[in-house]
Amino acid sequence: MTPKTKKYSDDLIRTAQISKALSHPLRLYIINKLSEMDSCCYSGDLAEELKIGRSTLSQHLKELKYAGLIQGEVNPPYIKYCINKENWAEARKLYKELFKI
Amino acid sequence: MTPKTKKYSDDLIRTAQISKALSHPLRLYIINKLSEMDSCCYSGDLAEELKIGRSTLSQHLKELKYAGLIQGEVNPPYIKYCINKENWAEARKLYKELFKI
DNA sequence: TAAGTATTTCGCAAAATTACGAAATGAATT
DNA sequence: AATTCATTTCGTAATTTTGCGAAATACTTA
Repeated sequence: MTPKTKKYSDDLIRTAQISKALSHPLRLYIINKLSEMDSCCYSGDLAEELKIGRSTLSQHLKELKYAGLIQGEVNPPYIKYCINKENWAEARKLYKELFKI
Repeated sequence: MTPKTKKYSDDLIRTAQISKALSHPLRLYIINKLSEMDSCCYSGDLAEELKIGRSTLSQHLKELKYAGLIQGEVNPPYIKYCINKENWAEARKLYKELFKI
């Protein structure tokens, strides 16, 4: 199989992926909260605070995890969610380049 | 009709909207190009450069327009596309806040 | 080992996104 | 008035996203 020429650069693809993760108000709310607190929070607290179904919340958390922006720390029976600092820094860098900051 | 309490702040909603516009590699590519050139470019040139259908490109341009990130200047039979500087500055500000830059 | 708790996965339905070719549009030229 | 050109809109199909309740999971406690 010949190496398919890539249409877009890795940075472009990664920035698009992160942007998708940030493209829903709920997910932004979560990210905002986690990065402001510089701490962690529980899934259930967020669900109650936002009057949103637990399974719905879980799905959004999963997407943020998939994009690498957050990580969960098991603390039974809870799970504490935190910003993934390394990837958050990567995201910051990508947007700085995009916006020429 | 009672004023519905808003779940998310205006900034959050706007940031989500902009993120959605930036969540596709092609749209990022266009934005990147336009903001780097600090100039304009034609739809057809992009379509050829990227080997993508004209109607597909048009649809993506429409989304960027809808989010307010670009604007088209009619110059028959061409349309020149440019960054909307005012809204681009707004976007930069929103991401600066999000990333605490 | 059974019950209780927080969270996730599953199954589903509605809506949105993505991509394309064909047809329509709008403006200049013949 | 007909033609030409770049672009958009339309119609369609495949895929993804979103949201929810019910069921499953995993771990602690009684």
